[in-house]
Amino acid sequence: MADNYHTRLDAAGIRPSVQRVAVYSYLCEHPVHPTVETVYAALSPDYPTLSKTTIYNTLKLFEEKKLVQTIKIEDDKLRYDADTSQHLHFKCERCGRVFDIFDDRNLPAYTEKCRLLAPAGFEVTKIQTNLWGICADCAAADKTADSTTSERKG
Amino acid sequence: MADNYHTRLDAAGIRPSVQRVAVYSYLCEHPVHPTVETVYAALSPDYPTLSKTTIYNTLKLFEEKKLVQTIKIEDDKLRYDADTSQHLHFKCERCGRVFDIFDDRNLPAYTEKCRLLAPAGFEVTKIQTNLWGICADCAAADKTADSTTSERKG
DNA sequence: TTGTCTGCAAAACATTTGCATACTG
DNA sequence: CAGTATGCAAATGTTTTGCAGACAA
Repeated sequence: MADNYHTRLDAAGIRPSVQRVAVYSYLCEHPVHPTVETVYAALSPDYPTLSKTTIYNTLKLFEEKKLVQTIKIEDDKLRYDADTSQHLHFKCERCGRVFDIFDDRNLPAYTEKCRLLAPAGFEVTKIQTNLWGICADCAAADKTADSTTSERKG
Repeated sequence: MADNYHTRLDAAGIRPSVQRVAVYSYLCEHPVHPTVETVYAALSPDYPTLSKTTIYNTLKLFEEKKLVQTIKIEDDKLRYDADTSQHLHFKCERCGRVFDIFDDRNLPAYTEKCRLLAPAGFEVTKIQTNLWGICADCAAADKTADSTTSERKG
């Protein structure tokens, strides 16, 4: 398991230091699209000397080596995803969580559609689709609140 | 012309101050997805007392009132677009320009596809698709360079 | 005149950089 | 040993906030 991460870093041409394996394994085992801050907060207790700079260095390196992708779904900070396969992201504007959207039946058609939309002569190397709205949990909570109180959403 | 912007702000419930009309008209007449910095640099000579804070205030207000959209295609800063109709954006990683992608034939199908991908119970309020790569101009420049010199792209 | 808008200055964050120390092959 | 990685501190860049003066209905 742990050695698997080690091996994947090696295969990507990344020297698997303790810190790098820690960051990569965290990303793989916590597919919640964490920010630098989140990764740091999670690993810091186990690695007291770990610095935020190293998280930045490491994640930037991972992205260059195509081991992770950055998700540009917030106004300010970046999020990171160790799953580099084609999928969409949905950010709930109520609870702030970012969800993955996989759909094996529709995704190939969707991706093809996107590529077709690029003008002639343009070379597309990366596509990212983000959705915003209210997730199922928050929508359900809204409905409950509506029926028990006279509150209304703005 | 100028009065038209004034009217559109009014219609959106935004008091059309000199600064706001200036920012909105700049955005409409320069559909290059400018950053705050770009808008400020462009308007500053004509409005010497204009402050960056006002640009921030104004653009945030415009977004809240759905008069403009923010484009999250850079790692750090936001870009703004006065065209809120459904279209894609393409960022050239060579020259840094952000292009619009309109395609009346494919766009409705693409949008519908995106909405279908959202899980049941999720309310989608906004969709944004970004593409990265090399634009036609830069790709052509690369080709020219390749044939006249022995240079190779990394 | 009352509430809103503007803009300066300072603060708040996220991210990057410089550099000395600590690893590691 | 030599080259790379780490991490502290400082710098940078973007965006936000506090607040006083200016403006407009």
